[in-house]
Amino acid sequence: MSGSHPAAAPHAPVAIHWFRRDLRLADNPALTAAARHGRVLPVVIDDPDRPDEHAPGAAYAWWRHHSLAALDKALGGHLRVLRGDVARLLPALAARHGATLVTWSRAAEPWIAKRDEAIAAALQAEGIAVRTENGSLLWEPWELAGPGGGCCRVFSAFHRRCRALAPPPRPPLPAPELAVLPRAPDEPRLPDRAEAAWERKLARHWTIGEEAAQARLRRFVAEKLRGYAKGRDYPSRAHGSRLSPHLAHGEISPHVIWHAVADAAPAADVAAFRAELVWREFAHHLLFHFPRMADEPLRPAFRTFAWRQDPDLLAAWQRGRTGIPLVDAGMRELWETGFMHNRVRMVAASFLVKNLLIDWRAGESWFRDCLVDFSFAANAFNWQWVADCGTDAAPYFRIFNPVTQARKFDPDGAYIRRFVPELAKLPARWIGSPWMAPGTVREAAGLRPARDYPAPIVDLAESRARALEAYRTGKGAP
DNA sequence: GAGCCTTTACT
DNA sequence: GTAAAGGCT
Repeated sequence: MSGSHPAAAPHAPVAIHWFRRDLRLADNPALTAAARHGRVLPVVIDDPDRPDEHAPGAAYAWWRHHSLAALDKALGGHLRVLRGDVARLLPALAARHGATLVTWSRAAEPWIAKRDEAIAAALQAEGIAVRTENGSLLWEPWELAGPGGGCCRVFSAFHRRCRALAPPPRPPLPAPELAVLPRAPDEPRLPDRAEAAWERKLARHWTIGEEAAQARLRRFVAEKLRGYAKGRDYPSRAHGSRLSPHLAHGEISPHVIWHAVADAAPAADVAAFRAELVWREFAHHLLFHFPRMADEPLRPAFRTFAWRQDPDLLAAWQRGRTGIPLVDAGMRELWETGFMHNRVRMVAASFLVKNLLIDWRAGESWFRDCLVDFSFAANAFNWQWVADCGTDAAPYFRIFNPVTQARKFDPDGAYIRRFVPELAKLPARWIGSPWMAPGTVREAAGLRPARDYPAPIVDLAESRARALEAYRTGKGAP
């Protein structure tokens, strides 16, 4: 675009772009639409009465704050940050600045989409045009609906449908040339935020913002995509892209990622990585079709399943003190970094719902508070998958064995050593199951019984048998 | 409608 | 090798 673009003219029409979970300039169709309309007024609105929209958990809120800071910088410090009821604030903002268009990116969460309709109606009642775009999904849910408008219930069928029926994901848009409407002195900007100690700890593991997201993608494609199909299963090999928090906050779009990996590595690696994007897609589409997925089991039979209430066991799991090293390593990785390796998420989650028979919603809620990459869709979908109460559930007898999983996927124990340092001196053979190690081996590793590292809070074989029975009868815990 | 296929475990 | 549920083709 040239500098004489009409958008830059001082009396060009004004469009408000309401940033939500699309904290980026590139490949942001709604922002591009605003830029084409005229001068752009960028705004973020946090509604403290609606925590289910923007800041679902503490770790997510921390990331979002820094992402907003990065976005504000990219916008020359002109990002407005308002607090309150969007349906009142947006029309008032439009009236003050004479805006004739408001744009935003659609959300997959049905309760947000519903609220958006009311907001759009309030704006249109004032004569202000509204334009929403798909900024976060490769395909719209209705593009992939089956006959009758429903959604495929299992992943493999959904995946086939994506390949066979869906148009290929559109090519990404460049960042638009923006004529940003300067922020007046009385318009609030992003407030400062006192950083808690645990947040400073998180900060050591991440670089936040759109630029960082793009840099991470470039590095992933250059260094880690080759070998991804096999390597991604090993938590210590760092073959994961770690793009999930950037995606969750919309610092990068799935379209950009999808196209960036094209032909960049052997076909099997590209396909395996893209399949992960399709899993993300699947979760969002299911939430669209099953609005209660976030808090209710998709299989009705599970509504009467008796989960165990045991705050002590739950707390041991949350703090990484279960005595099962791979589970504890995962839970501590989550606490220290706001992230957990994908395979370890499955193992840690399986342990909570199967071995401890604790309600998946307790785990969902802990992850919601701790994950920097939280999304309602992915979190609820994955927990229901592990708990077997989702649409595409694992068979009930599939209970991850955290010892076998550690031997297979952390064979030298590097991952466990990193996050459970009190076990670091144990030889690889025993590091996934220290309670089975001979006393002499434990002593040599400096482990004093029940002092340095807890004994397992449940017996794995016994709790497995109990879970099989609970699931077989469908009644739940005895 | 029978076979297929699951981000598996156990013997 | 065998176990075993359920959606999909």
